[in-house]
Amino acid sequence: MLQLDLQSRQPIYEQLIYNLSEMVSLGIFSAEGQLPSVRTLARDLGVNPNTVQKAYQELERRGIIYSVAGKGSFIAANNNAFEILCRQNLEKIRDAVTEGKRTGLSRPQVDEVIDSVYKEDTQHD
Amino acid sequence: MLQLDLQSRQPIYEQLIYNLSEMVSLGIFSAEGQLPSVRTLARDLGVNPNTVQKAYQELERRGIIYSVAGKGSFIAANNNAFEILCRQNLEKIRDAVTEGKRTGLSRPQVDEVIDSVYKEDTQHD
Amino acid sequence: MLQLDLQSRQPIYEQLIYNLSEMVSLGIFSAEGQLPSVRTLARDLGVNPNTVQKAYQELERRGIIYSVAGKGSFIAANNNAFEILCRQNLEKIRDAVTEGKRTGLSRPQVDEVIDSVYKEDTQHD
Amino acid sequence: MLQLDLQSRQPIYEQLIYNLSEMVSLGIFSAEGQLPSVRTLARDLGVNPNTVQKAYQELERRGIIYSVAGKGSFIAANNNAFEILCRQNLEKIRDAVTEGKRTGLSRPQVDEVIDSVYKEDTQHD
DNA sequence: GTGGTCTAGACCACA
DNA sequence: GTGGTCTAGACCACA
Repeated sequence: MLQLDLQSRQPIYEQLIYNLSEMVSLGIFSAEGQLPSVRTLARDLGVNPNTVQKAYQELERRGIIYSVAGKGSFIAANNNAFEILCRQNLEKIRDAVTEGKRTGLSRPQVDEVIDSVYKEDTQHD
Repeated sequence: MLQLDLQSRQPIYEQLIYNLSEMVSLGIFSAEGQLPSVRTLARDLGVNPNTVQKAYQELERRGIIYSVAGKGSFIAANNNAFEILCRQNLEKIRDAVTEGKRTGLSRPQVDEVIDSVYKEDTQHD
Repeated sequence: MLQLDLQSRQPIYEQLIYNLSEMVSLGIFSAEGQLPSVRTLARDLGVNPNTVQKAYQELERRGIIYSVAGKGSFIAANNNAFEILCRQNLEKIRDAVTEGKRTGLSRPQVDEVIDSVYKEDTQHD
Repeated sequence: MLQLDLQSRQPIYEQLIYNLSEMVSLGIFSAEGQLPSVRTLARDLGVNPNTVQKAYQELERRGIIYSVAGKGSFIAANNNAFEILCRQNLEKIRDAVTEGKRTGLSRPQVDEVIDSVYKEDTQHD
Protein backbone atom coordinates (compact mmCIF):
# COMPACT_ATOMS: atom_id res chain seq x y z
CA MET A 1 0.00 0.00 0.00
CA LEU A 2 2.61 2.49 1.12
CA GLN A 3 5.23 2.81 -1.56
CA LEU A 4 8.59 4.47 -0.95
CA ASP A 5 11.17 5.49 -3.51
CA LEU A 6 14.47 5.16 -1.70
CA GLN A 7 16.34 6.68 -4.67
CA SER A 8 14.18 9.78 -4.81
CA ARG A 9 15.59 13.20 -4.05
CA GLN A 10 12.58 13.64 -1.80
CA PRO A 11 13.53 12.43 1.68
CA ILE A 12 11.94 9.24 2.94
CA TYR A 13 10.30 10.97 5.87
CA GLU A 14 8.63 13.45 3.53
CA GLN A 15 7.35 10.65 1.37
CA LEU A 16 5.99 9.06 4.53
CA ILE A 17 4.27 12.27 5.60
CA TYR A 18 2.64 12.63 2.22
CA ASN A 19 1.59 9.00 1.89
CA LEU A 20 0.23 8.75 5.41
CA SER A 21 -1.68 12.04 5.03
CA GLU A 22 -3.24 10.65 1.91
CA MET A 23 -4.17 7.39 3.61
CA VAL A 24 -5.76 9.24 6.51
CA SER A 25 -7.57 11.46 4.04
CA LEU A 26 -8.92 8.45 2.16
CA GLY A 27 -10.18 6.82 5.33
CA ILE A 28 -7.75 3.92 5.25
CA PHE A 29 -6.59 2.53 8.68
CA SER A 30 -8.31 0.41 11.26
CA ALA A 31 -11.68 1.20 12.81
CA GLU A 32 -10.16 2.48 16.06
CA GLY A 33 -8.11 4.92 14.02
CA GLN A 34 -4.84 3.54 15.24
CA LEU A 35 -1.74 3.69 13.08
CA PRO A 36 0.90 1.01 13.01
CA SER A 37 3.48 1.54 15.72
CA VAL A 38 6.67 3.34 14.83
CA ARG A 39 8.68 0.14 15.04
CA THR A 40 6.19 -1.99 13.15
CA LEU A 41 5.93 0.40 10.24
CA ALA A 42 9.69 0.85 10.18
CA ARG A 43 10.20 -2.89 10.01
CA ASP A 44 7.55 -3.34 7.33
CA LEU A 45 9.05 -0.62 5.17
CA GLY A 46 12.64 -1.58 5.84
CA VAL A 47 13.63 1.82 7.17
CA ASN A 48 14.95 3.03 10.50
CA PRO A 49 12.46 3.70 13.31
CA ASN A 50 13.85 7.22 13.65
CA THR A 51 12.73 8.01 10.12
CA VAL A 52 9.17 6.88 10.81
CA GLN A 53 9.25 8.74 14.10
CA LYS A 54 10.18 11.95 12.33
CA ALA A 55 7.23 11.57 9.98
CA TYR A 56 4.79 10.80 12.80
CA GLN A 57 5.94 13.83 14.76
CA GLU A 58 5.40 16.13 11.81
CA LEU A 59 1.96 14.65 11.23
CA GLU A 60 1.20 15.32 14.89
CA ARG A 61 2.38 18.90 14.52
CA ARG A 62 -0.03 19.27 11.63
CA GLY A 63 -2.90 17.98 13.73
CA ILE A 64 -3.49 14.93 11.54
CA ILE A 65 -2.52 12.33 14.12
CA TYR A 66 -1.64 12.33 17.80
CA SER A 67 0.71 10.08 19.68
CA VAL A 68 0.51 8.93 23.27
CA ALA A 69 3.72 7.59 24.74
CA GLY A 70 3.19 4.06 25.92
CA LYS A 71 -0.02 3.62 23.95
CA GLY A 72 0.47 4.37 20.29
CA SER A 73 -0.40 6.78 17.50
CA PHE A 74 -3.93 7.61 16.47
CA ILE A 75 -5.78 9.56 13.85
CA ALA A 76 -6.87 12.94 15.22
CA ALA A 77 -10.61 13.36 15.60
CA ASN A 78 -11.07 16.54 13.61
CA ASN A 79 -8.06 16.30 11.39
CA ASN A 80 -8.14 18.22 8.15
CA ALA A 81 -5.96 15.85 6.16
CA PHE A 82 -8.34 15.97 3.21
CA GLU A 83 -8.55 19.74 3.11
CA ILE A 84 -4.79 20.13 3.42
CA LEU A 85 -4.24 17.67 0.60
CA CYS A 86 -6.72 19.40 -1.71
CA ARG A 87 -5.26 22.79 -1.02
CA GLN A 88 -1.72 21.57 -1.57
CA ASN A 89 -2.64 19.93 -4.84
CA LEU A 90 -4.53 22.92 -6.19
CA GLU A 91 -1.52 25.00 -5.27
CA LYS A 92 0.81 22.68 -7.13
CA ILE A 93 -1.40 22.79 -10.22
CA ARG A 94 -1.64 26.57 -10.10
CA ASP A 95 2.13 26.90 -9.80
CA ALA A 96 2.77 24.53 -12.69
CA VAL A 97 0.23 26.22 -14.94
CA THR A 98 1.43 29.72 -14.05
CA GLU A 99 4.97 28.69 -14.87
CA GLY A 100 3.87 27.01 -18.09
CA LYS A 101 1.91 30.03 -19.21
CA ARG A 102 4.84 32.32 -18.45
CA THR A 103 7.09 30.29 -20.73
CA GLY A 104 4.71 30.12 -23.62
CA LEU A 105 2.11 27.38 -23.13
CA SER A 106 -1.25 28.26 -24.64
CA ARG A 107 -4.55 27.60 -22.93
CA PRO A 108 -5.50 24.84 -25.44
CA GLN A 109 -2.23 23.01 -24.77
CA VAL A 110 -2.96 23.02 -21.06
CA ASP A 111 -6.56 21.96 -21.58
CA GLU A 112 -5.42 19.07 -23.70
CA VAL A 113 -3.34 17.74 -20.80
CA ILE A 114 -6.19 18.13 -18.34
CA ASP A 115 -8.51 16.35 -20.75
CA SER A 116 -6.17 13.44 -21.14
CA VAL A 117 -5.82 13.04 -17.36
CA TYR A 118 -9.54 13.14 -16.69
CA LYS A 119 -10.28 10.87 -19.65
CA GLU A 120 -8.06 8.27 -17.98
CA ASP A 121 -10.11 8.78 -14.90
CA THR A 122 -13.33 7.91 -16.66
CA GLN A 123 -11.86 4.77 -18.13
CA HIS A 124 -10.56 3.55 -14.80
CA ASP A 125 -13.81 4.03 -12.95
CA MET B 1 15.97 39.99 -14.52
CA LEU B 2 17.51 36.82 -13.19
CA GLN B 3 16.04 36.22 -9.77
CA LEU B 4 17.54 33.73 -7.33
CA ASP B 5 16.08 32.55 -4.07
CA LEU B 6 19.13 31.93 -1.94
CA GLN B 7 17.05 30.39 0.81
CA SER B 8 15.18 28.00 -1.45
CA ARG B 9 15.59 24.28 -1.07
CA GLN B 10 16.27 24.14 -4.80
CA PRO B 11 20.02 24.44 -5.36
CA ILE B 12 21.22 27.72 -6.83
CA TYR B 13 22.83 26.06 -9.84
CA GLU B 14 19.49 24.45 -10.72
CA GLN B 15 17.73 27.78 -10.42
CA LEU B 16 20.39 29.19 -12.72
CA ILE B 17 19.91 26.43 -15.29
CA TYR B 18 16.19 26.95 -15.31
CA ASN B 19 16.33 30.75 -15.45
CA LEU B 20 18.97 30.86 -18.17
CA SER B 21 17.06 28.27 -20.24
CA GLU B 22 14.01 30.41 -19.96
CA MET B 23 15.86 33.55 -20.96
CA VAL B 24 17.35 31.83 -23.98
CA SER B 25 13.93 30.49 -24.87
CA LEU B 26 12.38 33.94 -24.64
CA GLY B 27 15.05 35.48 -26.87
CA ILE B 28 16.61 37.60 -24.16
CA PHE B 29 20.43 38.17 -24.39
CA SER B 30 22.56 40.32 -26.60
CA ALA B 31 22.35 40.34 -30.41
CA GLU B 32 25.47 38.22 -30.86
CA GLY B 33 23.95 35.64 -28.55
CA GLN B 34 26.68 35.97 -25.97
CA LEU B 35 26.09 35.21 -22.31
CA PRO B 36 27.78 37.09 -19.51
CA SER B 37 31.05 35.51 -18.46
CA VAL B 38 31.04 33.12 -15.54
CA ARG B 39 32.83 35.62 -13.34
CA THR B 40 30.68 38.56 -14.33
CA LEU B 41 27.44 36.72 -13.72
CA ALA B 42 28.75 35.31 -10.42
CA ARG B 43 29.70 38.79 -9.26
CA ASP B 44 26.38 40.30 -10.35
CA LEU B 45 24.42 37.60 -8.56
CA GLY B 46 26.67 37.47 -5.55
CA VAL B 47 27.23 33.74 -5.81
CA ASN B 48 30.28 31.55 -6.11
CA PRO B 49 31.77 31.31 -9.64
CA ASN B 50 31.83 27.52 -9.24
CA THR B 51 28.06 27.60 -9.02
CA VAL B 52 27.68 29.55 -12.27
CA GLN B 53 30.25 27.31 -13.92
CA LYS B 54 28.25 24.25 -12.97
CA ALA B 55 25.11 25.73 -14.52
CA TYR B 56 26.89 26.69 -17.76
CA GLN B 57 28.34 23.19 -18.06
CA GLU B 58 24.95 21.63 -17.75
CA LEU B 59 23.45 24.03 -20.30
CA GLU B 60 26.26 23.10 -22.68
CA ARG B 61 25.58 19.42 -22.11
CA ARG B 62 21.97 20.06 -23.09
CA GLY B 63 23.05 21.78 -26.28
CA ILE B 64 21.56 25.11 -25.32
CA ILE B 65 24.81 27.04 -25.15
CA TYR B 66 28.43 26.40 -26.13
CA SER B 67 31.62 27.76 -24.67
CA VAL B 68 34.75 28.77 -26.51
CA ALA B 69 37.85 28.86 -24.38
CA GLY B 70 39.16 32.38 -24.13
CA LYS B 71 36.13 33.90 -25.85
CA GLY B 72 33.10 33.18 -23.73
CA SER B 73 29.77 31.36 -23.81
CA PHE B 74 27.22 31.68 -26.61
CA ILE B 75 23.72 30.58 -27.37
CA ALA B 76 23.71 27.51 -29.59
CA ALA B 77 22.35 28.08 -33.08
CA ASN B 78 19.70 25.41 -33.20
CA ASN B 79 19.10 25.03 -29.49
CA ASN B 80 15.81 23.57 -28.42
CA ALA B 81 15.47 25.52 -25.18
CA PHE B 82 11.89 26.42 -25.97
CA GLU B 83 10.85 22.86 -26.77
CA ILE B 84 12.52 21.45 -23.67
CA LEU B 85 10.85 24.06 -21.50
CA CYS B 86 7.40 23.38 -22.97
CA ARG B 87 7.77 19.66 -22.59
CA GLN B 88 8.96 19.99 -18.99
CA ASN B 89 6.13 22.29 -18.08
CA LEU B 90 3.44 20.14 -19.67
CA GLU B 91 4.92 17.21 -17.79
CA LYS B 92 4.79 19.13 -14.51
CA ILE B 93 1.17 20.09 -15.10
CA ARG B 94 0.22 16.53 -15.99
CA ASP B 95 1.88 15.21 -12.84
CA ALA B 96 0.21 17.78 -10.62
CA VAL B 97 -3.23 17.18 -12.12
CA THR B 98 -2.85 13.40 -12.00
CA GLU B 99 -1.92 13.60 -8.35
CA GLY B 100 -4.74 16.03 -7.62
CA LYS B 101 -7.30 13.84 -9.34
CA ARG B 102 -6.06 10.80 -7.45
CA THR B 103 -6.66 12.50 -4.12
CA GLY B 104 -10.10 13.80 -4.89
CA LEU B 105 -9.97 16.97 -6.98
CA SER B 106 -12.84 17.26 -9.43
CA ARG B 107 -12.48 18.48 -13.00
CA PRO B 108 -14.34 21.74 -12.27
CA GLN B 109 -12.01 22.52 -9.37
CA VAL B 110 -9.04 22.11 -11.66
CA ASP B 111 -10.65 24.13 -14.44
CA GLU B 112 -11.31 26.94 -12.03
CA VAL B 113 -7.62 27.19 -11.24
CA ILE B 114 -6.66 27.16 -14.92
CA ASP B 115 -9.26 29.85 -15.61
CA SER B 116 -7.90 32.09 -12.90
CA VAL B 117 -4.36 31.75 -14.19
CA TYR B 118 -5.26 32.53 -17.80
CA LYS B 119 -7.55 35.34 -16.79
CA GLU B 120 -4.58 37.01 -15.09
CA ASP B 121 -2.71 36.46 -18.30
CA THR B 122 -5.26 38.36 -20.36
CA GLN B 123 -5.25 41.27 -17.98
CA HIS B 124 -1.49 41.56 -17.94
CA ASP B 125 -1.12 41.52 -21.72
CA MET C 1 -14.49 16.04 39.18
CA LEU C 2 -11.13 14.46 38.48
CA GLN C 3 -10.12 15.47 34.99
CA LEU C 4 -7.31 13.76 33.13
CA ASP C 5 -5.74 14.82 29.88
CA LEU C 6 -4.77 11.52 28.28
CA GLN C 7 -2.90 13.29 25.49
CA SER C 8 -0.89 15.51 27.78
CA ARG C 9 2.88 15.20 27.96
CA GLN C 10 2.51 15.02 31.74
CA PRO C 11 2.21 11.36 32.76
CA ILE C 12 -1.21 10.24 33.89
CA TYR C 13 0.05 9.12 37.27
CA GLU C 14 1.47 12.60 37.92
CA GLN C 15 -1.81 14.17 36.96
CA LEU C 16 -3.48 11.79 39.40
CA ILE C 17 -1.10 12.68 42.20
CA TYR C 18 -1.68 16.36 41.68
CA ASN C 19 -5.44 16.10 41.35
CA LEU C 20 -5.86 13.84 44.34
CA SER C 21 -3.62 16.08 46.47
CA GLU C 22 -5.75 19.02 45.52
CA MET C 23 -8.96 17.19 46.33
CA VAL C 24 -7.62 16.17 49.72
CA SER C 25 -6.48 19.73 50.31
CA LEU C 26 -9.89 21.10 49.43
CA GLY C 27 -11.66 18.71 51.77
CA ILE C 28 -13.39 16.73 49.07
CA PHE C 29 -13.90 12.95 49.71
CA SER C 30 -16.30 11.03 51.88
CA ALA C 31 -16.81 11.69 55.59
CA GLU C 32 -14.73 8.74 56.70
CA GLY C 33 -11.88 10.05 54.60
CA GLN C 34 -11.82 7.01 52.38
CA LEU C 35 -10.59 7.15 48.81
CA PRO C 36 -12.08 5.06 46.02
CA SER C 37 -10.33 1.72 45.61
CA VAL C 38 -7.57 1.44 43.05
CA ARG C 39 -9.73 -0.69 40.80
CA THR C 40 -12.81 1.49 41.12
CA LEU C 41 -10.97 4.66 40.32
CA ALA C 42 -9.12 3.00 37.46
CA ARG C 43 -12.39 1.80 35.98
CA ASP C 44 -14.08 5.18 36.42
CA LEU C 45 -11.20 6.99 34.74
CA GLY C 46 -10.62 4.37 32.08
CA VAL C 47 -6.95 3.95 32.92
CA ASN C 48 -4.76 1.05 33.89
CA PRO C 49 -4.98 0.03 37.59
CA ASN C 50 -1.17 0.07 37.69
CA THR C 51 -1.28 3.77 36.97
CA VAL C 52 -3.65 4.50 39.86
CA GLN C 53 -1.62 2.23 42.10
CA LYS C 54 1.52 4.20 41.31
CA ALA C 55 -0.20 7.46 42.25
CA TYR C 56 -1.54 6.08 45.52
CA GLN C 57 1.90 4.79 46.46
CA GLU C 58 3.43 8.20 45.90
CA LEU C 59 0.69 9.90 47.91
CA GLU C 60 1.34 7.45 50.72
CA ARG C 61 5.05 8.19 50.55
CA ARG C 62 4.23 11.85 50.96
CA GLY C 63 2.13 11.13 54.04
CA ILE C 64 -1.07 12.38 52.45
CA ILE C 65 -2.90 9.06 52.46
CA TYR C 66 -2.33 5.63 53.96
CA SER C 67 -3.44 2.23 52.78
CA VAL C 68 -4.62 -0.70 54.84
CA ALA C 69 -4.37 -4.04 53.12
CA GLY C 70 -7.81 -5.50 52.62
CA LYS C 71 -9.59 -2.35 53.73
CA GLY C 72 -8.65 0.47 51.38
CA SER C 73 -6.95 3.82 51.23
CA PHE C 74 -7.65 6.70 53.63
CA ILE C 75 -6.73 10.32 54.06
CA ALA C 76 -3.97 10.73 56.63
CA ALA C 77 -5.03 12.52 59.82
CA ASN C 78 -2.44 15.26 59.92
CA ASN C 79 -1.57 15.39 56.26
CA ASN C 80 -0.03 18.54 54.93
CA ALA C 81 -1.55 18.40 51.45
CA PHE C 82 -2.59 22.02 51.66
CA GLU C 83 0.80 23.28 52.75
CA ILE C 84 2.62 21.27 50.09
CA LEU C 85 0.30 22.57 47.40
CA CYS C 86 0.71 26.19 48.49
CA ARG C 87 4.46 25.92 48.63
CA GLN C 88 4.61 24.26 45.21
CA ASN C 89 2.41 26.85 43.65
CA LEU C 90 4.26 29.81 45.12
CA GLU C 91 7.45 28.21 43.83
CA LYS C 92 5.98 27.86 40.36
CA ILE C 93 4.88 31.48 40.35
CA ARG C 94 8.26 32.68 41.55
CA ASP C 95 10.03 30.68 38.83
CA ALA C 96 7.74 31.96 36.11
CA VAL C 97 8.07 35.57 37.21
CA THR C 98 11.83 35.33 37.63
CA GLU C 99 12.14 33.92 34.14
CA GLY C 100 9.78 36.53 32.73
CA LYS C 101 11.67 39.37 34.37
CA ARG C 102 14.97 38.03 33.07
CA THR C 103 13.70 38.10 29.48
CA GLY C 104 12.25 41.56 29.60
CA LEU C 105 8.84 41.59 31.27
CA SER C 106 8.16 44.74 33.25
CA ARG C 107 6.49 44.80 36.65
CA PRO C 108 3.32 46.44 35.27
CA GLN C 109 2.97 43.73 32.64
CA VAL C 110 3.14 41.09 35.35
CA ASP C 111 0.74 42.97 37.60
CA GLU C 112 -1.73 43.22 34.77
CA VAL C 113 -1.80 39.44 34.48
CA ILE C 114 -2.24 38.99 38.22
CA ASP C 115 -5.05 41.54 38.21
CA SER C 116 -6.88 39.76 35.43
CA VAL C 117 -6.66 36.43 37.22
CA TYR C 118 -7.91 37.77 40.54
CA LYS C 119 -10.62 39.81 38.86
CA GLU C 120 -11.97 36.58 37.40
CA ASP C 121 -11.85 35.18 40.87
CA THR C 122 -14.03 37.90 42.28
CA GLN C 123 -16.60 37.47 39.59
CA HIS C 124 -16.81 33.75 40.06
CA ASP C 125 -17.24 33.89 43.83
CA MET D 1 26.77 31.44 27.98
CA LEU D 2 24.50 28.64 26.93
CA GLN D 3 23.84 26.37 29.89
CA LEU D 4 22.35 22.90 29.52
CA ASP D 5 21.05 20.65 32.26
CA LEU D 6 21.69 17.15 30.98
CA GLN D 7 19.83 15.62 33.94
CA SER D 8 16.69 17.64 33.39
CA ARG D 9 13.45 16.02 32.36
CA GLN D 10 13.24 18.68 29.70
CA PRO D 11 14.93 17.32 26.57
CA ILE D 12 18.24 18.86 25.55
CA TYR D 13 16.90 20.02 22.20
CA GLU D 14 14.07 21.90 23.95
CA GLN D 15 16.53 23.57 26.27
CA LEU D 16 18.50 24.55 23.19
CA ILE D 17 15.42 25.97 21.48
CA TYR D 18 14.59 28.03 24.52
CA ASN D 19 18.11 29.26 25.17
CA LEU D 20 18.82 30.15 21.57
CA SER D 21 15.48 31.97 21.25
CA GLU D 22 16.39 33.99 24.28
CA MET D 23 19.82 34.80 22.91
CA VAL D 24 18.35 35.92 19.60
CA SER D 25 15.79 37.96 21.48
CA LEU D 26 18.48 39.67 23.53
CA GLY D 27 20.50 40.56 20.44
CA ILE D 28 23.41 38.28 21.22
CA PHE D 29 25.27 36.75 18.20
CA SER D 30 27.67 38.21 15.70
CA ALA D 31 27.00 41.28 13.57
CA GLU D 32 26.24 39.26 10.43
CA GLY D 33 23.63 37.42 12.43
CA GLN D 34 25.22 34.05 11.89
CA LEU D 35 24.84 31.28 14.42
CA PRO D 36 27.55 28.77 15.21
CA SER D 37 27.44 25.82 12.84
CA VAL D 38 25.60 22.71 13.94
CA ARG D 39 28.84 20.83 14.41
CA THR D 40 30.64 23.63 16.21
CA LEU D 41 27.87 24.19 18.71
CA ALA D 42 27.49 20.45 19.23
CA ARG D 43 31.18 20.12 19.97
CA ASP D 44 31.20 23.13 22.30
CA LEU D 45 28.24 21.81 24.26
CA GLY D 46 29.36 18.22 24.23
CA VAL D 47 26.19 16.93 22.61
CA ASN D 48 25.49 15.13 19.38
CA PRO D 49 25.16 17.19 16.19
CA ASN D 50 21.75 15.61 15.58
CA THR D 51 20.46 17.17 18.78
CA VAL D 52 21.59 20.64 17.76
CA GLN D 53 20.21 20.04 14.28
CA LYS D 54 16.80 19.24 15.72
CA ALA D 55 16.80 22.50 17.68
CA TYR D 56 17.89 24.56 14.68
CA GLN D 57 15.18 23.04 12.51
CA GLU D 58 12.49 23.87 15.02
CA LEU D 59 13.80 27.43 15.31
CA GLU D 60 13.63 27.65 11.53
CA ARG D 61 10.05 26.38 11.57
CA ARG D 62 9.23 29.17 14.03
CA GLY D 63 10.75 31.77 11.74
CA ILE D 64 13.46 32.76 14.20
CA ILE D 65 16.41 31.56 12.15
CA TYR D 66 16.93 30.18 8.66
CA SER D 67 19.47 27.70 7.44
CA VAL D 68 21.10 27.47 4.04
CA ALA D 69 22.70 24.13 3.23
CA GLY D 70 26.33 24.66 2.46
CA LYS D 71 26.43 28.11 3.99
CA GLY D 72 25.22 28.10 7.56
CA SER D 73 22.42 29.22 9.86
CA PHE D 74 21.37 32.82 10.26
CA ILE D 75 19.03 34.94 12.33
CA ALA D 76 15.86 35.69 10.39
CA ALA D 77 15.42 39.34 9.44
CA ASN D 78 11.98 39.93 10.92
CA ASN D 79 11.98 37.27 13.56
CA ASN D 80 9.64 37.70 16.47
CA ALA D 81 11.75 35.91 19.04
CA PHE D 82 11.20 38.65 21.61
CA GLU D 83 7.44 38.73 21.18
CA ILE D 84 7.17 34.96 21.34
CA LEU D 85 9.24 34.88 24.51
CA CYS D 86 7.17 37.58 26.22
CA ARG D 87 3.92 35.93 25.29
CA GLN D 88 5.13 32.53 26.49
CA ASN D 89 6.32 33.93 29.79
CA LEU D 90 3.14 35.87 30.47
CA GLU D 91 1.24 32.69 29.67
CA LYS D 92 3.36 30.70 32.13
CA ILE D 93 2.79 33.29 34.85
CA ARG D 94 -0.93 33.38 34.22
CA ASP D 95 -1.16 29.59 34.40
CA ALA D 96 0.83 29.43 37.61
CA VAL D 97 -1.20 32.17 39.28
CA THR D 98 -4.51 30.73 38.12
CA GLU D 99 -3.53 27.37 39.53
CA GLY D 100 -2.31 28.95 42.75
CA LYS D 101 -5.50 30.93 43.20
CA ARG D 102 -7.60 27.84 42.55
CA THR D 103 -5.85 25.99 45.36
CA GLY D 104 -6.09 28.72 47.90
CA LEU D 105 -3.38 31.33 47.42
CA SER D 106 -4.49 34.82 48.32
CA ARG D 107 -3.68 37.90 46.31
CA PRO D 108 -1.29 39.25 49.00
CA GLN D 109 0.66 36.00 49.02
CA VAL D 110 1.12 36.25 45.28
CA ASP D 111 2.05 39.93 45.44
CA GLU D 112 4.66 39.18 48.04
CA VAL D 113 6.38 36.79 45.65
CA ILE D 114 6.26 39.28 42.79
CA ASP D 115 7.67 41.96 45.09
CA SER D 116 10.58 39.81 46.14
CA VAL D 117 11.46 38.97 42.54
CA TYR D 118 11.37 42.59 41.37
CA LYS D 119 13.22 43.80 44.45
CA GLU D 120 16.07 41.47 43.43
CA ASP D 121 15.88 43.08 40.04
CA THR D 122 16.48 46.54 41.44
CA GLN D 123 19.44 45.38 43.47
CA HIS D 124 21.08 43.71 40.53
CA ASP D 125 20.76 46.70 38.22
C1' DG E 1 4.32 -3.48 24.31
C1' DT E 2 4.41 2.12 23.20
C1' DG E 3 6.48 6.74 21.84
C1' DG E 4 10.56 9.92 22.81
C1' DT E 5 15.39 11.14 23.15
C1' DC E 6 20.02 10.67 22.24
C1' DT E 7 24.59 9.06 20.61
C1' DA E 8 27.98 7.69 17.13
C1' DG E 9 28.87 7.84 12.84
C1' DA E 10 28.07 7.65 7.92
C1' DC E 11 27.01 9.80 3.39
C1' DC E 12 25.03 13.41 0.42
C1' DA E 13 24.77 17.75 -2.24
C1' DC E 14 26.15 22.22 -2.15
C1' DA E 15 29.20 26.59 -1.56
C1' DG F 1 33.61 24.03 5.18
C1' DT F 2 27.90 23.90 5.59
C1' DG F 3 23.17 21.84 6.59
C1' DG F 4 20.24 17.54 5.79
C1' DT F 5 19.17 12.68 5.97
C1' DC F 6 19.63 8.22 7.56
C1' DT F 7 21.11 3.98 10.00
C1' DA F 8 22.06 1.14 14.06
C1' DG F 9 21.34 0.83 18.38
C1' DA F 10 20.83 2.30 23.13
C1' DC F 11 18.04 3.84 27.12
C1' DC F 12 13.99 6.06 29.28
C1' DA F 13 9.33 6.50 31.26
C1' DC F 14 4.93 4.94 30.75
C1' DA F 15 0.77 1.67 30.01
